[in-house]
Formats: sequence, C-alpha cells, structure tokens
Amino acid sequence: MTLSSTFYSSQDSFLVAVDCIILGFKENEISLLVHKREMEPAKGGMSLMGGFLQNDESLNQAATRVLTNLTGLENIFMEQVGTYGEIDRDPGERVISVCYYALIDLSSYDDTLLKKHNAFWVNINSAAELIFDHPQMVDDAITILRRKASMQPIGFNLLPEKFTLTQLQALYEAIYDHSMDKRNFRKKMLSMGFLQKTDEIDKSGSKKGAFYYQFKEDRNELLNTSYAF
Amino acid sequence: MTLSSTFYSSQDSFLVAVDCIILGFKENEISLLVHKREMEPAKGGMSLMGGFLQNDESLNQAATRVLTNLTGLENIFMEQVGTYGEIDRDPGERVISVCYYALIDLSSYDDTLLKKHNAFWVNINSAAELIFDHPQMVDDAITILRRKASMQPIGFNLLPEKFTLTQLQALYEAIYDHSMDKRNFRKKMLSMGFLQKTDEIDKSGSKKGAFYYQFKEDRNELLNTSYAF
DNA sequence: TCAAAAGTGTTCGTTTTACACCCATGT
DNA sequence: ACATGGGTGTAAAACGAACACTTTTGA
Repeated sequence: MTLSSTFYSSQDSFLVAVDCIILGFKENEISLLVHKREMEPAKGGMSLMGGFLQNDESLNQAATRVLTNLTGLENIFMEQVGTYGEIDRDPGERVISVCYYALIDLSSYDDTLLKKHNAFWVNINSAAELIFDHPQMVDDAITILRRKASMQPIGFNLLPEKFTLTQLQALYEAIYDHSMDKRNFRKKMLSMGFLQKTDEIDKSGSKKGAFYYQFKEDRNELLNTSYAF
Repeated sequence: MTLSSTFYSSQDSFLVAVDCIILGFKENEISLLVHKREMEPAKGGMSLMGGFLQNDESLNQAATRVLTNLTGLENIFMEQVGTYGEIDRDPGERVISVCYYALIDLSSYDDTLLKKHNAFWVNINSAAELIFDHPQMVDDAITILRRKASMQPIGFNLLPEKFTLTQLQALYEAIYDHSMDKRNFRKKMLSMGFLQKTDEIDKSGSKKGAFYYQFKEDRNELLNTSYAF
C-alpha cells in the first residue's frame, strides 16, 4: 500500500475473517457443519468454517466463497450474524471476524467434498465445544434464526423443494426445540398463504402417504407479516 | 508486524471503522447526530460519526470511544447494527465499517461539545442525505430499533429518568411513525409491569399536570416477554 | 388385523382493536 | 368560561392454546 493512494494514512489495519455457521436439517435435528482446524493455534480443535477477507472481494463475497469452496453449493440463503472484535478472541493473532449463517438443504447433498476439508456435521447442541468465541456466534445465529423463522418463511431453505407438512413441523420443532400441536401447526401454516399443495404424495414416511407441499412463487409478498411460534 | 509474531501471514489486512448512529428524541421526533466531514473524500458531506479501530481496543470499546469523545456521555445503550464491507463503499480507500446505534436522553444534554466536532442533530428522515452507505446503515438501525423496542423496554434510553405517559407515547409514535390510541397504549404499557408511577407531577405539558413514571429496577426480569406495537 | 402416520374442528381464554367522554387547571 | 391536555372502560374481533378421533395402507 503506497501512501499516495491512501486517504486514511497511519491508521491501524486488521485481518478480517468471515466465519460461516452452516446449518442443515438432518434426522429431525439441526446440524452444524464444522471442521478440525488445520493450523495453529488450536490445531485440531473444532471450528466453524472460515477464511480471511481478501482485497478483491466484499464481505458477502468472501462468505459466499468460503461456503462454496467447502460445500460446492451456490445460491444459498446467507445472512450476517454479527462481528466479533475482542482483542484476544483469536489467541494466534488479532482477527476481526464477521460471522454469517447459511441454511442448506441436505436432502440430496453429496458430502464427498466435505471430507477434503476435514469437515463434518455435528448436532447444534455440540456447538459449545467449538474453539474461541465460535460458541457465542452459534448462539447468536440461533437466536436470529428463531426470530426470523417466526416472521418470514426462511426455514424452508433447510428443506427440499417439496416436503410434507409433517417434515415442515419437524423442522420447526427442531428450530425452536419444543414440540408443537399438529392441528394448530397445520392450521397456522396453511393460513399464512405461502404453501402450495401439490398432487404428489410422499410414501416414504408412512403407509398412508402424505401430500407434498411447496412454496408459492410469490412468497416475497408475504415478508412483512409477522408470525410467532 | 513481524513475521515471527504472526500465525496468519500473508493475508490481506484492512482498515476497520466504527460508525455510530446516535439517536435522540427531540420535539417528538427521532433525531440523528451527524457531522460535516472534515476530510477527503466527501469533505463537507453529511456523515455519521465514526472512527478507526485501533490495535489496543475491541470493537465495542472503539464504538464507545467514538460516542464518548463526541458527546461526553458514558454508559450509553449501544448495540451493533451490522458490518458493511463492499469494496467501494468508501471511495477514499477500502474500509470495513462496523456500525453501532446508540440511544441517548437529550432532555438535559448540553451540546456545546458537539459544536467542536461540527456535529448537529437532524431529523431521522434526513438520513437519506448522508454520504456513502450511511443511509443504509440508518435504515438497518431503525429496523432493529423497531423490532427491539417492541420486545424489550429499550426505548426508555431515549427518555429522561422520569417521564409522563404522554411523553412515552409520543416516543413510541416517533419510533414507529404512526399514531396510537391513547387508551390502548396506556393499558398495554401499564400491563407490561415495568412502569412505576411516582407521586410527582409534570406541569410543563398541561394545566392539569401529568404523573411522572419511571422504570422499575427489576426490569431485567421482563426481557423475555414479547410485546408488539 | 393392526400398527403407524396423515389428516381434520371446536371450544375457551387472551389479546388487540375501535371508540367518546369527563376532569383539572391556568389563563 | 373556555381551551388544553390528562385520564378512563367496554364491546367485538382476532388470535393462540388445548384437546381426540377417523382414515389409509403396508406388512
């Protein structure tokens, strides 16, 4: 960096990382994608997937890059959680970390790519074992996910395109970590108006079979209404 | 920075700024503290108060420093809004900006300090005239304020210790930018249980006089309930 | 035939909304 | 006496919570 190109000379500069909280829905639980850290400090510790911001990319681009490198997925729902800036949050060196969370559909996901990065899924309840301030990041992300999922249909990013109401309820029960009444759940979901019943039937979950639903195309119109669970 | 002290060598590093959205309640409107920028680029433009993060402070400390330098106030409610990292968001040089909002009580605030920084209050509706991506930051802060004020008694940070119900209603009407029914507002506020009626009367607002209220000390117990306006 | 999951309504209590008048006081 | 803002109650609607049985079908 040459002085002639700078407006804000003599200011301190910092490493900036993006850390990604990648969430999936597996066996009726929320899962978190983590990896065994390959560098010191805390080598071998369980860590969120992250990477350093580079000069040629925005924060959102960096988060997308980290996510895509690891998972091979694109066009994934992703949103900022917050930025963590305690001086000693990373014992190796000072790093400002901008944290994102992403929601992915695991129903047809091939995770061979994950193995190359020593990455694996753990139950969200194991997040306390993460290194540094990553447990706090996950807590904050879950808080945001719960709040947003009660206002907007974002939870659906964790499901395949077509899903049964039973699957949807299981997802919400996992997000909020409590069981819900089937009749009330269905009544409320259907009254929100963004579910479209298909004529396809899922026979995998029961002998009787359950209708598949999908999201209406126009669900963006519905984002301003608030729904609480 | 010497290589021997670094774990993450050869990564790009960045200027990190904190920008503060300082909000006050003035003449029944939400006001925003801004200043005329003293450096290029955009010198003379209307800007949020900000500063660069320094090596010896956390992000929260930096935000507090900026706020205290400017206003002389300490122990102010402050919370992160988000982090803005587009490559060209600051045309001078690349800067990652972590944005905070703060709520302050203007009722007995002496703003001589503000003049030293070319700072002044503008109506929140003038935020669109701010430079760079500061209008977006203000939009995001207002969204957060509205959401949080409906769940937790944070709006009170904008009022003096003692206030009348009419003042409180005017504050909420300013935050949400719509008028509310007086009877319903009072009923709801009082039912929430964190208001304490005093025996003092404000005669400044009316001939009849209105009782002053204050917050109960134990209001932290109440933060988990959700209240919508 | 039976086990397993899908699907379906009603009642009750709570919360939210809409709405209009009297009171106390200073001028 | 009157203008100004302070203070109060009720009825209707919407919403949330609790609750149990019938249907379909594969094994």
